[in-house]
Amino acid sequence: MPQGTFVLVSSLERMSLMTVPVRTRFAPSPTGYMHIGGMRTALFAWLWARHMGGTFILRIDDTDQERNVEAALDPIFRAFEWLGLTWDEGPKVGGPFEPYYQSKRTPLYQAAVDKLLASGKAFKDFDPPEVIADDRKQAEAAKRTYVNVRRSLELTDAERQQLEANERPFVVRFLIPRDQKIAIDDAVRGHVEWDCSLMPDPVIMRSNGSFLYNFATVVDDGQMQITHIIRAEEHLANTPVQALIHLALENPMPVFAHIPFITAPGSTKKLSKRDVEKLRTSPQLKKMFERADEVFPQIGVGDSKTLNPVMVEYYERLGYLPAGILNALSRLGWSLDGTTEFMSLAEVVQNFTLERIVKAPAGFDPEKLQSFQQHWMNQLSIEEKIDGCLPYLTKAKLIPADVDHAVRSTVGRVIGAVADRLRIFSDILDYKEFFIADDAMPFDEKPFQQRLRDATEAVGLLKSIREQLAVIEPYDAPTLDKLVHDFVESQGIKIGQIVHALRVAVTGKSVGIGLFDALAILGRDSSLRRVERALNRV
RNA sequence: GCCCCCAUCGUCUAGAGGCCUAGGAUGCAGGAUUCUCAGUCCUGAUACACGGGUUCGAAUCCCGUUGGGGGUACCA
Repeated sequence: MPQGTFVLVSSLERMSLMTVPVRTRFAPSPTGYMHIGGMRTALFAWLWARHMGGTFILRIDDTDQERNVEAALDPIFRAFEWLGLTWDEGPKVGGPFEPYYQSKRTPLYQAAVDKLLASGKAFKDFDPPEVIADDRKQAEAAKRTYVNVRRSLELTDAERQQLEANERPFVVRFLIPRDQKIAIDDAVRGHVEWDCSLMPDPVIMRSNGSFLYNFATVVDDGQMQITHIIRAEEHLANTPVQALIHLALENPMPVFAHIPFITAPGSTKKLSKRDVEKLRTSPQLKKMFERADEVFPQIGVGDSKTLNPVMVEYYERLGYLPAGILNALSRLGWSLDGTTEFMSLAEVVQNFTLERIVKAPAGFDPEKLQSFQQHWMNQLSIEEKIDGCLPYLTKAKLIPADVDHAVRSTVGRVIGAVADRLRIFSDILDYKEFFIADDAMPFDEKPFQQRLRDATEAVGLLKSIREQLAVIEPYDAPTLDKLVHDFVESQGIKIGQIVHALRVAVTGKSVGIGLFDALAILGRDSSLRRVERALNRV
């Protein structure tokens, strides 16, 4: 370190001295949707608060929003509520530092600016934007790092008064102590240091009197007594300025923890909503978009254009489990150890530490998410699965809105037979054949052709087995199983010769649940009608 | 350009000098089970970016290179 300079602050020391309860926050903008990456950032902040028995705060960053903030906020609250990430202070619940909307906190920012101005740690800059732009251009031409020229600081008191009397527009700049260095001890990245001589004095108040994010956030974090600023890595570069402002405001220095962002699958770039159209064709996400286009229209929530995999609501609407999403998000950039994959939220809370956050960006992997989801879905009881699936069937009008005992029982039998083929609740829509009228059931053309038309013996076999299906008692899966096997033996055929044809005949598809379960669930009458219908169609 | 961050299988990660001929998961390939699909169970392939040090010994520490990313606003 050059002589005459010194490091201003080390938050690591403060961290060890810290005895105050942990307070973390998440400060979303009302964008109209909750970003999956933002959710992960929020989760980490939430986890740290919960792990430490502290407080988690939601603060709305609506400085540049005009109208309709409430509507744009709704999906955000919805996402937190769906995942069960409760906030202790913020919108809806209030708290000791109200209001929790930045747009309503301007008096606080004004007071802070006044304080800085009074102590000479900020100054009014009367240079018009064109002059500043010119300075920048010159620095660029000279291959010099640009720092603003402090002309307004050279003004005499009389000149300054003159300008103010003339109502000359000005911005307020925070005065960077250029002879110093600023360092932080980031809880995940370690010691990071910047040379203040390279830093321009940041504008903290615009000429129209509004405040900049970099300033407002510091004022808020200070006033709300945030102890740990857990946020995405892209804010690391903002940190020296913010730390300096904290110092100038005489706030206790919070601990910073910059977590890596989530990258798009197959990319090293941040997962962002702006690139959704590119993501649509990415091999990893293609299926997810297709699934949306398949399911959402059926349940009346648009398609993949209204809801896509960067939005939390996509997962909710498709019937993912909070446990699956939470588990996946927790493991993105954090691990408990080398082997533990499946963790409930409670287990993560118990074990979560900042220290084990990975420094490198993490790629979002839908397939890994799928495996977490599958695990948690398999933990559910049949009754829970029924409750999860029912809304999809009613919205798709496959069952009546008022679900009676009989319907619920049928759904239960289907789900039982579907077993672990059910990964997300909307998967139940892949088994429509059990909920539609016999004469409305569609046949997949390819298997119909292959198994019924092209297989020369299929029609004869189907006719024979139909006779037996008509009289077999009882009409349940084990009995049907035995029936078919006996049939196969007596006919001297392979089981595949009858099973495939029968499956296509009664379900219209080549794949699905076990054939005998399917027959039993459909019942004798439906089974016979469907076989009949298939035979007539050949 | 300048500042800052990052770098282990395709992906998520374990690894804080010898336990590493690098472990787990996911995905992939093959096999078994089976009426299809899914699942399950075996088996397999795949990684320490590169170059210099330091050390008896380096994925681990240091330096450099390369690559990737972020920032550089009267955006957030």
